[in-house]
Amino acid sequence: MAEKTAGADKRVTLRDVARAAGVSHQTVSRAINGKGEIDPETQRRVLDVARELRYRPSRFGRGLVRPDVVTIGLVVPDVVNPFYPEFIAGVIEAAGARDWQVVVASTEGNRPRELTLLRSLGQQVDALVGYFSHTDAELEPYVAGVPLAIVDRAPDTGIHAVVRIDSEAGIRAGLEHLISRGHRHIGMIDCVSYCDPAVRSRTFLDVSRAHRLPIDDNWVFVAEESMAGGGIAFETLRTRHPAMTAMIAFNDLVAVGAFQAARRLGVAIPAECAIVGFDGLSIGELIEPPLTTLHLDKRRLGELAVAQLDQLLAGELPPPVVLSPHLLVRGTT
Amino acid sequence: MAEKTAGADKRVTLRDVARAAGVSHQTVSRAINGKGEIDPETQRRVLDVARELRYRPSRFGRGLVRPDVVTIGLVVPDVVNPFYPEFIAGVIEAAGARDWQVVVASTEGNRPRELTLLRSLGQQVDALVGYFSHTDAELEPYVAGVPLAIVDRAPDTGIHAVVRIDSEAGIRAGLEHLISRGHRHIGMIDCVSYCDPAVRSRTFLDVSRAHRLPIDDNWVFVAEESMAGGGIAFETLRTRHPAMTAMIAFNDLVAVGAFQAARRLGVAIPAECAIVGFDGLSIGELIEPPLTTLHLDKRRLGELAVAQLDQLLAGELPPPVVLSPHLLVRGTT
DNA sequence: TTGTATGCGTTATCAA
DNA sequence: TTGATAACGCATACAA
Repeated sequence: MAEKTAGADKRVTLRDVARAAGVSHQTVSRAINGKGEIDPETQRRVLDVARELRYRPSRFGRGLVRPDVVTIGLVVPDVVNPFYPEFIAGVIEAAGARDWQVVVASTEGNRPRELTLLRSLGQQVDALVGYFSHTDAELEPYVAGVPLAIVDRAPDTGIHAVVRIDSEAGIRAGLEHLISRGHRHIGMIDCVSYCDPAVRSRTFLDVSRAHRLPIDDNWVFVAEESMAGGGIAFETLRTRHPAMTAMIAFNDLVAVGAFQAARRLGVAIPAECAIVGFDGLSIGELIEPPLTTLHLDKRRLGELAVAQLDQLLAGELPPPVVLSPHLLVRGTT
Repeated sequence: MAEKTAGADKRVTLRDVARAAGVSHQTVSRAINGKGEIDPETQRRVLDVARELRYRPSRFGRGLVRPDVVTIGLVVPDVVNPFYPEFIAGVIEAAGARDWQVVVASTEGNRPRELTLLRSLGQQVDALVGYFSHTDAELEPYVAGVPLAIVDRAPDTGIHAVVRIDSEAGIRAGLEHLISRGHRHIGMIDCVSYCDPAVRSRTFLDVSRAHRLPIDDNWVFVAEESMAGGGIAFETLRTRHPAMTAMIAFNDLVAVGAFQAARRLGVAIPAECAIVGFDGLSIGELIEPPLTTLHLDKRRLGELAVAQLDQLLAGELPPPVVLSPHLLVRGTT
């Protein structure tokens, strides 16, 4: 009588089912896992009891005896920024192909949070992949021992796997494209970025100098990574440099934001100001004319990151791999 | 000498570290978990050995002893379709607030795959949430016993938690908005959808009839859920009904696709054809004029789903909860 | 076909 | 402060 009411809140185990079904817990295991060696009749009975008791195998108990299933943690700054879904999709797909599971977490661009997240997540998964804004030294106390694949950050101590994006080549290609169209007064919208903040604007200025463009630091504006940020950047740069006839943005989000601002201000694109974006997001196809951009295969980026992790998990540290953007000329230049 | 080379591929355990450090495995546990009751000197030594041996605690061993960490599985048809990232963000955020982890998986719109995915994922998590295209009966063999929160599907057997979207109210509001602007020849772009395929077009036709619009089945076109699909729908409906002056789409993706097609064909929006979308995606703001739409709080949708799961995990089946869209009048009507 | 005994890696209890 | 011992829930030899 007190056998059903008891239970309180404890988990139902294999043994509970066994007791209720009047068999050994071993028989229950066999029934649940459907490996022959069991009388169909007993199996049916056991299964019924199991359902009755709402029995669910513990993934921990199971994982302990056959540690097969690999789980990786995926960390991104933001799930909604349209850059990341494609990257995430690439990771999930590549992981799925290996029968891995992916725990997704977002730092919301919060650096301290990134660290605590890494610590807790790192304890629950076999490896971590994603965008990390800290140096290896800063990361170390939080992810000690956890295999790490870092995306879009220059190799640091060289102890982690790395997938780099050749933004330098991208900026160069975009800039030279604009120059070849006769532009000489070119602005750049950079973004606040945790990693390698200087490399992009440095490349921009280096290439400009090499082509003897009349440009200096003042032609670079660091915007918040959003459409609104792009709008502000456009207005600011245009006010600062009325002679500006073109601009290159570090991502499509701000590029589109700049485009919208231009439209609002009655500035014709590309006639009065050409725009080159970066990333190749599909939002670039929605504006009219569509955005010229440095297209990056974000899905591939995710696949590469997983591949790096795969090698890491296999015990070998792979050399950094680099993914390059390619120029996609559309309507805004 | 053979002590380091041995290792083969086995996992390093607490006991391995203990042996190497010349202490009991219990002491190692204490050192790792940093709970006092240990000589700082021993702790340091043990920690050193642990690092040396690249020891990592097993989440299974740990989970077995204190099953605290909750992990839920999130299933969506597609990660890239701009509807889902916001929903996913809502789920991840609400889960994070409860210190839950989220394993994200995508069915890629593949129904058989959905089932196998559900089975394997269901074994690894404490509960599942997301978009499921099958009936409860079809689901049963694959997710038996797993707490389920189903989004955007009418309650079926009533054994699972459910978050519904009141698309009926949405369609009605959109349609009446168009009617109030004087439109009478209105087309509808529906989408192939697993769940409740009929409810939307039925509502559309019911409301049309109530207002005595000259409309029948032929004014409904079922499109593929993509911009291209929306384009085809626009062309088809317009050819079929030259008198059409407005249309309502079941989601912004196809609505924007229709808009682009209109532009390509030289049809002025909204002058020659008004368009109402559904979902309130940010892509609707990129076109000019911006899309009038039935805005849905997708982030909230995710939060509600997690809340439902929370109750389910607490042992009680919550009543279905409904989320309603609201009309956002912008430029295309 | 079924049951018994053992071990997986960890933490908790309690005695030393 | 440390160590022996006992769980935790499951699967797998091996014996019955």
